[in-house]
Amino acid sequence: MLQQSELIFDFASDHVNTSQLGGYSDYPAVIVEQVPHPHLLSYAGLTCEQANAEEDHQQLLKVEPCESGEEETMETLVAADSLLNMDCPDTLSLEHYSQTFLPSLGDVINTPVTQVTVSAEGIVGAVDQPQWHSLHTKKPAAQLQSKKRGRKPRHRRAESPTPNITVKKDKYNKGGNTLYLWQFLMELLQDRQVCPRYIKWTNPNEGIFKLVNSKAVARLWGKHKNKPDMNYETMGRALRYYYQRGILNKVEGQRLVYQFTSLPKDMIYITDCDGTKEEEDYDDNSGNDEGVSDDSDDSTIPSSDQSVDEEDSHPPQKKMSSSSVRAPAIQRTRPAPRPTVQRDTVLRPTSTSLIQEQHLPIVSAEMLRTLQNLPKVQSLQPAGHASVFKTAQLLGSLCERQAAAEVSVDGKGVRETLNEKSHHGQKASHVEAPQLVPLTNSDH
DNA sequence: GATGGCCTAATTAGGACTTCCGGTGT
DNA sequence: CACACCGGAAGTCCTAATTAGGCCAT
Repeated sequence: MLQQSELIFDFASDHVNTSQLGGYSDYPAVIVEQVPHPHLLSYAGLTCEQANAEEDHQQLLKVEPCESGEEETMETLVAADSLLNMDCPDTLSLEHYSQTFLPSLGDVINTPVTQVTVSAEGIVGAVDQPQWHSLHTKKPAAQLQSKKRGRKPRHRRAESPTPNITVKKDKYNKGGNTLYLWQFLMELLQDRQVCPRYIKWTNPNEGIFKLVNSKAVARLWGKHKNKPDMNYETMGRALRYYYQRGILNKVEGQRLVYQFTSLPKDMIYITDCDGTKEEEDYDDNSGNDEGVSDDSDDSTIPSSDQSVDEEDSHPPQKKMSSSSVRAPAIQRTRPAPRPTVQRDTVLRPTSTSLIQEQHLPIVSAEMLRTLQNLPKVQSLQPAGHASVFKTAQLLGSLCERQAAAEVSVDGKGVRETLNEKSHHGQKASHVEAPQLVPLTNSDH
């Protein structure tokens, strides 16, 4: 169970000696995995340091004495929230961060990172790139050769980190916040707010998923891309381009069903184990339009905060909590049973936050939870870690304001809410980070 | 004045879609 | 008839790499 003081995040950076992290196997489960978002990839830096803090507070937010140490720590602060909000379609992007709190964020992202997954079992692994396993033997289409021009040869721009393509570690080091569609879909599939409501696995073993509510998914995608006119037709075109690139396959004979050719090893699988009824395009077919409205009303899109809010205030018609988060029923190579870990990123605080009211969606409850360690963060000396210090101050202020606002509204503080959230998370989510084994039967 | 280093803005190339379209199948 | 699906073509947006030009110190 997560305790306030136990908050940890994933930490990863090239300068992390992962062997030093092996002893933290008892840390609570904050599974940070397959962070497709470039920022998130870049930001993987906070958590292990906070994990270190569990044993040695004095090392909290230790900043490596490298050239960009300050900025790196800055990144980690943002990463904390980002990583914990990656299940929220509305917070998949860090645009908010870069545009509001961290206008210069893009300028300071310059650190190659290594991804580390932390679970109840400790550091699962440190990888220099997402660990994908191919779901079948089909190789992606050859990358298009860039046309040679008279100009001096130059480095090619990094392409989408497709599952079978090596991710260049510093490809997003200039602040890009691109979240590719396939990444977005994977995020949705790991988000209990939308999975299985709008999108669900039909065969997680083979990476097959279905767009239960294609229009809703398309609108979420459009919202993310700031394309209010996005529809399934358009999104589908983008999906079809993925056929050529070997990222997706179409499942023959099944509508709205696609297949990832590769999946990250640490994919979180949310399945609809007890027959929870999906929307099946209710909003469109029935005209009910409950899930995602046609008028692009964001309030109806199941952003995590709002969705949980709804659930807490008045039970939703389709209760998400009835679905479980689990690994696919596949044979595991791991001999010892994994302890049940929580994906604490799924649940959301219950009440509308002050920050939300102020249209500052950048500070999630999880980040606020992070800031429960704020005294430690604030212990940083401004001189040494100016950007971190300022960020901590800012976020701390927001945290206090939010807590105060919630207390004033319903006498329920943020921390209490967050604690409840942890409890809820333990009850509601049963998560394992599946270590998918390569499919012996790769032929579909 | 010449040279070199640094910085910055502009330019360019290319990836990832997005939009539109005509068509087929269910 | 509606919808899913397909793929070509052209366009947009964004980002990274490159280039050019200005400034300054030597």
